[in-house]
Amino acid sequence: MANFETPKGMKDFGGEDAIYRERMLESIKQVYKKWGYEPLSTPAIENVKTLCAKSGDEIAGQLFRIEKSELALRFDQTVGLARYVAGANMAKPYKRYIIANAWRREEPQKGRMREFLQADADIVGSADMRCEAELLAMSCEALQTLGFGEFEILLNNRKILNGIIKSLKIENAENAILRALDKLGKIGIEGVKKEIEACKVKRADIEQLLQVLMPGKKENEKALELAKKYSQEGAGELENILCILKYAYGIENVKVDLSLVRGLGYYTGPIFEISAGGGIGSVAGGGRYDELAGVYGKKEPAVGISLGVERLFALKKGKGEKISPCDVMIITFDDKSYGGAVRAAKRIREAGFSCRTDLMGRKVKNQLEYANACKIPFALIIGEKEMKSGKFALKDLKSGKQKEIGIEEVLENLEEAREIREGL
RNA sequence: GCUAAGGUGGUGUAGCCUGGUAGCACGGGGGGUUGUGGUCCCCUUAGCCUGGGUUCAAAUCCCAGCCUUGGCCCCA
Repeated sequence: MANFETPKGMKDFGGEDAIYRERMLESIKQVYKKWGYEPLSTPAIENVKTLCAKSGDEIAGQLFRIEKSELALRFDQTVGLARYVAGANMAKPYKRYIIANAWRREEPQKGRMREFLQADADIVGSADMRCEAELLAMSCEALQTLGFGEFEILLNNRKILNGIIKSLKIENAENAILRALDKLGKIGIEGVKKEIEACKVKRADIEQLLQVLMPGKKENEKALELAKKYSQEGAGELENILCILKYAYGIENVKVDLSLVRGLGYYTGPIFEISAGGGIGSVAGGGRYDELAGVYGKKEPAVGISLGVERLFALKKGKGEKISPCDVMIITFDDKSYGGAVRAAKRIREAGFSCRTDLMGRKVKNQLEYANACKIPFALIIGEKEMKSGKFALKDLKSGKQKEIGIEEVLENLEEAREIREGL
């Protein structure tokens, strides 16, 4: 165990965890597809030059570099996208999704691994606020599909933040101020004040700044009114998004939060987060990054959103029913009936069900124990007698009841059980 | 990069202070007479994070490293 551990900040996922993860990802993928997004798979490894073009030295220290090369593992999915669209010529808007890993070499901590999954959807080529609205609405649908009913969308715009900071007339401290604001939820108002003071901002200015930004207390209309003083354009974009969400999608639990920052990154316009109910916090986030593709040679407006899948997994864990790796276990009495078992398995698989056969030549008792331990709901018992009669014993492992039926009936039973399971 | 607390079979733990036989539970495999599991009984499997030091003797004491979980920094 100790000699061969997983690398720092990386984990194995097996058993029920793995099944849950795959199912959740599958549902997310289905939603993305339904909204007309197409897959774009880019390499896990990119040239260091490519990776660093996006964020420069900021990210360079977190790269997993590959020895004796100028290559490194990607730290997010957006770099590959930007490189791709800059070098290709496709009909606009281009809508893509990707569910894939990324790696960052930093100290692991709560909710932050060195290897992590990202479920991103992006739209390239359109500067229209319909894109923002669509990504948000689609993400809400994905969250609902996963069983997260309550959520709130938080909206802000980098243009507004930039306007506010410009008004303070501070030199060289813009980033420090944004950084401080970003911590609002973590260190509180007083903490933010202290950090901003350290940037040599006047006390009066800080008070004013925080008054403008203070979240929670304001109606959207008031917040937007304030925001207009700093960026007419930015506030207008937010109004536009609010309007589309409300009247086209019927989504109204949206709040303008002028203190939302989302890192220093590459965002240039609207930024947003979705927080799930019950104090769970942010489960999705994204924004507009119109400059990024330009870094790779062809400027294109773009906006994207990313579901915080690791967090969703953690929240969902243990909430569901017991999960079985397959629908039915085919049990045999002896070597002679194994051929029959395999043929029955073929039939069952062709009908769209999953099944396992005994691969150890075990006694019936042990095969049943195995099925039980794996939480497989049904056992199909086959022996000489059954081979001759063509009737198999289908045993419901939960109730212990079993009936002698032909293969067609077995399939019907499995179908019935599947409907019940999915109906829940 | 900094910092705190930890690290004993696959999992959860006892033992550590006060060095001297690594114990328990769950899990895995098999069995309890011929073709039916979930509760019982028996057998079996498998472990002291790594390296160094102190000592007759180290899971236990000391040092370093690694990893885990948090916190800081930073943040797609």
